[in-house]
Amino acid sequence: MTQSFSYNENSLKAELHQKGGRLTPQREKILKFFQELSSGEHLSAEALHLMLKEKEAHISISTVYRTLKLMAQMGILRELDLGDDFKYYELNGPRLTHHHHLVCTRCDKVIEFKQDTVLSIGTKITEKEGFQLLDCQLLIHGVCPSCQRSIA
Amino acid sequence: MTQSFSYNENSLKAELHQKGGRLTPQREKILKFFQELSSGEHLSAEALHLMLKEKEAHISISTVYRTLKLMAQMGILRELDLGDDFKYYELNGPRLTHHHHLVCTRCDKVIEFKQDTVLSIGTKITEKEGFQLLDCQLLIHGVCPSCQRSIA
DNA sequence: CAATAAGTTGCAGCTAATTGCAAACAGCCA
DNA sequence: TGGCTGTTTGCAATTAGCTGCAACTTATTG
Repeated sequence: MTQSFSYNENSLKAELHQKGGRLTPQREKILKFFQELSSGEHLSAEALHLMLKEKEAHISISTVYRTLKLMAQMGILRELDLGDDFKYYELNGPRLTHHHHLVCTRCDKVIEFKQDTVLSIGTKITEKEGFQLLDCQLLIHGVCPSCQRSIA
Repeated sequence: MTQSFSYNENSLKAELHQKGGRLTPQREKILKFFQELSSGEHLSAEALHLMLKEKEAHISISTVYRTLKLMAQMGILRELDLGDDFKYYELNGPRLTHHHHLVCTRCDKVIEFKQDTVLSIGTKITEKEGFQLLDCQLLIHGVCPSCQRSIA
């Protein structure tokens, strides 16, 4: 995770290549798309697919799914399960933009928050277990103020 | 989350009832099943469905899915997305058994670890935002030692 | 620069999970 | 107790996401 935020065409190409993979036009377009989003914004696969189509960059939905999985596995993207029907993806940025999610289980409202301690904990655990750190996310579930009022 | 570990038939019935819900035989069986598992063990919906069938407690798969969602929404169960094809559920226990997950993105190996700081962070954030805390999980992705050796 | 080897794409088909709906059931009140 | 109201169940159908395979593209080698 240490340098994932700095991915560009060349470094990605190099890393893929090292693993016997390739930087295809489809993969490049998808990476660029995320880099042009304001940081912290997360997208579902379907939404990304649609937005690419609108930009006249048609990429089949299975390639979109596969590319998102691949980039999450490389640590370039974070895969988020926020409790609704979709999986969301966002750029896995540097410490500066690294954040976490608080989700209301009733209305699915999402609040992002920063907490540098979490990344430190993640680093410590992965070092202890000999893992190479890719991502580290704190997911908090709760009931938001307005849902507390309307249900309880 | 403060007292979810102590759920029994009566307290669950009371809480469901308060919300206009019911403690049906199906829900009761599923709760009991989790309480009889050794703590920390997580199950997929399909696996639970099968195990219930073997215990001659047939509950339709859609009811299993719905009950798991419901109990996760109530904070009784935790819903885990560990990166493979399934969602897993486990009892949301007291601080003593509260733990987190480190997952290898190559081989899906899961390592559980404890870190009390995380729950403190979760409590602080939810208080600040006025949420009622239900669950708090730190999910770390990385590459395990043996996958580092076999791929890089 | 042609031939071969290896990875990727897109389609079609598949799996896990969700949802609409009618039937069944539990709680409540007369 | 019997009827009314609202919840839950189970089935069938749907959706998001994943995968096998043949065609295609990119990289490597002679």
